[in-house]
Parts: sequence; C-alpha cells; structure tokens
Amino acid sequence: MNRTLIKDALTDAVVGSEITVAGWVRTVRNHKGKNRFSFITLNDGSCLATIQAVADPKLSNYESEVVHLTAGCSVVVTGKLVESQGKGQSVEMQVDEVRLLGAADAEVYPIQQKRHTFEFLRTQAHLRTRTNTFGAVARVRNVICAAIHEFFQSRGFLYVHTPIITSSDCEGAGEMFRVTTLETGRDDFDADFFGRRTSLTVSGQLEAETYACSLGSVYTFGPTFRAENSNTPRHLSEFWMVEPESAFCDADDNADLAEDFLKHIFSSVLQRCGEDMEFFNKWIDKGVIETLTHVAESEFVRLTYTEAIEILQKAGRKWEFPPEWGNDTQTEHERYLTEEKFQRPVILTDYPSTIKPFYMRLSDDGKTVAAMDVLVPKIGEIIGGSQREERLDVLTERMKAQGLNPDDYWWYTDLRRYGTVPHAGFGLGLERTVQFVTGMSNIRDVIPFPRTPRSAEF
RNA sequence: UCCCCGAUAGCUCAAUUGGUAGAGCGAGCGGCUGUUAACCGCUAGGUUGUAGGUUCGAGUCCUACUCGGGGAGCCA
Repeated sequence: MNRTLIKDALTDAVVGSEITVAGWVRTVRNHKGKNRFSFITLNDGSCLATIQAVADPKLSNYESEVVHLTAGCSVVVTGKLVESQGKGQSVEMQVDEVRLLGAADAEVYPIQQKRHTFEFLRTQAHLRTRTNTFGAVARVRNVICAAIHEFFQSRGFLYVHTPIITSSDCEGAGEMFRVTTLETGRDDFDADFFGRRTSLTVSGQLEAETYACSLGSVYTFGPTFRAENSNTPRHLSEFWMVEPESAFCDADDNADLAEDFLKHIFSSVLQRCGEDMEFFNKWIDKGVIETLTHVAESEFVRLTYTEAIEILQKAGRKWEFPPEWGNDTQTEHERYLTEEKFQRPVILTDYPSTIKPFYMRLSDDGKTVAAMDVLVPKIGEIIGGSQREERLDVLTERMKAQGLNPDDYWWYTDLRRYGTVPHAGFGLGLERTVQFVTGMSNIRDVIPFPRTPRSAEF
C-alpha cells in the first residue's frame, strides 16, 4: 500500500496533494442535520497527533459504513490534504474514499473515547498502545534504545550477546528462575536437559567481562530475570538491562562513562521526541522536560559513600533508619540526596565491601570497594556498577568470604590468571530509564507486557 | 515477603454509619450547517471481586482468599 504516514502528512505533505493514510479511528463526530457530514480522527502510531478527515454523503458507503464508524475501526482513507476551516488543526483531509478494513464493535471495544486508568489499561495491554500515553511511551522507549546503541557504537563498543540461559550466578543480583525440563519436584540435575542446574540470567556481566578482556570495550543489551517477590512500582520480574564493560578502565572512567551515557540518552529524547515529551509534560509529570534538560546540562554530583553518610547524619532530620557507616543506604536517604539536597543525579562510590558482591574491586583502605551507584530523583538507583577485582588472589579470597566456591567460577577467574587487566562496567535498567524520562510512575506501564509476581498475562 | 488502603453498570465513581443500588462518561436511537473531551433529548445496561459467617434484613459488619494501589525490603 502506498500510504503516507500521518506524521509526514501533518508536517511534510503539500497542501492540495492527494494522499492515502491508514490507521485506527480515534473518534467520529457525525452531523446528521440537513447538511450531513462526518469528522473522523485517525491515528496510525507514527506520531502522537491524529489527522482529521472530513467525509460527506457523496461517498458511496457514507450511509452504510462511514456514519457507523466507531473508535478502534481500521480504515484506509484517500483524499486531498487541505487547509482546515476549523481551529484545532492546520490541515485536514477532504475525503474521496473511506475503505473499512476492520470494524470494532463499539458495545464491547475496551478502549473508549474517554480517560481510562492505567490499572484498567494494564488488563488490556494488547490494545493500550492505541491510547496517547502508551503510544508515546512506545515511541520514547524506541528512541532511548536507539540512543543506547548509537552512544556505544560511536565510541567503538562491541555489541555482544550474552546467554539468556545460564549456569552461573551473578552473586548479589537476586533470586533466579530455574530452567528445567524435569517434572515438578525433581531436582536431579544430572537427568536434566543440560545435565546441570540452569537458570534465566540475572545479569550478563560475568560473560561480558570475558569479551571485554579480549576485545576491549563491549556492551550487552537484553532481557534479564529476577525471581524476587518484589511488589513495587520500580521492579519487574523480566526487564531489559544495558551492561557496558571496558578493559583498561578504572572507577573514575566508569563514572564518566555512566554520566555521559545518561546525558546522551536524555538529550536524544529531548531532541527527537518533542511532541511526545510535551504530552508527558502536560498530562503525566509537569516539569519533566525542565528536569531532563537540567540533568542533561548539569554535572552529576559525585560523593563517596562515606561522605554521603556524613551528609545524611548532619541533615538534621529524623530518619526511620538512621544512617550509619556499614549499613546500606535506604530509599529515604537516596531520596533526600537526589530530591532535596542536590536536586539532580548523584553518583555514590566506594561502598563498604561487606555490603557489595565479590567481583567489586577492593580498595587500598581494605574496607571499601570501587562500587558506583547512580541515583536519580523519584526512581532511585538507575545504574549499579563497579571497577572489577582484577587480582586473582584478592578475588578468590572474597569469593570464599562470601561462601562461594572459586572452582565454580573457573572461567571467570581464568581472566585474572591469564593477562589480567583493570576493567569496569555497570548496568542500566532500561525501564527505570523510561520511567525517569517520561515521568510514568509505575514500571508496569513502560514495558509492553509486564511480568511481575503472579502476573504474566499476554 | 511485611504494613496501610481499596474492589459496586463496559469505564470512573456515589449510596445519608445495617433497611427499595444511583450518577457521569461510554454505548444504541433521535436531533443539530465546521466539530475536535462536540452539543441537546430519550433508551438499555447490575448475582455489589470470590467463598463462608453474623443478622428479620448485608454494597455496608466479621473471617479467609484473589486482584489492584501506596509505602518498606530486595535491586536495575
């Protein structure tokens, strides 16, 4: 079909030209007096805006089809693009032909011409992208993904595909989903498909490190799985994660990379998703454009964990969990730092070794590791990463201290045995990034088909 | 997993503290000379989340469960 995208019809097409558009009816307004005609608004997903098509009774199917069109019908409309007589739009279509592809029974079509709650639309995830909000989320998510690839490709990072099914446990990342062909209740892994215990990956980091330690700078970008019973607006059982890993890179380089990376994503969205971002700014999160612009232009705050604890202790407020060196920072602490004290992203570094996993590099003080968390307002932790432990003896000691058997990680320790190099990386949660950028408050509304405990419809 | 709140028409919500289940939107029909969350009129639409209990009587009170929301933990 030689069709014009509505996005192009509204911006590029020449007034007076004959065009064909195809899409789904959003609304129909029929005037049934002496002078009969109908306004049909159409959306095809190419942009937020709809195009208005004006149809009159001269159409052969006017009585039989056009006046009966309702929200959700799919149609192909051919006509002349003309200046609009109305005030809501600059151009519209004077219709020559309306071809109905698929009707949508208005009695039962779930997406009505009215506001719906996100909770309801979540039960209609297969149709919710026909609404303004979810169409906009989909387009912004796409631009974020494109920006991610552009950023790393332009810096010479290699895109590597780490396995979804894994036998390694990226310690500290969370509970894993078992992958098995055995019947329920059996756990004799010898008889299982892979002849050993396997799970869905919780992180591609360990595998990515192997590529970094031969190819330099790499990144993975794919789905990850956590079997945690987390019921919050910030957690999913299946989510997408970007994980760069760079050889010859220390903790400072790593933090620089994370900051540049986020800024590139934010400015890309501001540049390319103007219409959608205006929508979010108006209806979802007033001020989100200003926040993003501010974040894209200003320096992130960098603090060590130790400095952060001091700031929190001197904050002069009552904490539910009083900050104390050696305990992990709480949500209330992170919110104070990003939303009140600094009002922008904060990079926290050098956490106590006791609260971080074995692969993070032990610092000279013997107490902290070269960890890095990037915290943003409202969402909290959006990036977690570290410089990795490149010294074989220190690494195996820390594994043992955390109750792990270094033999199980023989290939991982081999990287330190043969030509070890300092290297570092981090993981960015894609959905949390989409949340931050759009202002959407629930993570289940920024992924097409959310998986959460007791919920895997579609 | 823990704490708090909720579930009533297709959707969003009422129901005077236990006494005849209503409205708006949406839908159908009719009207309207340019509308755009169109407007005006009429009509239809209900096993009050599920299962039990208390009571002459339960949308309302009690118990359990399911689902949803907010907060916390785990984390990205």
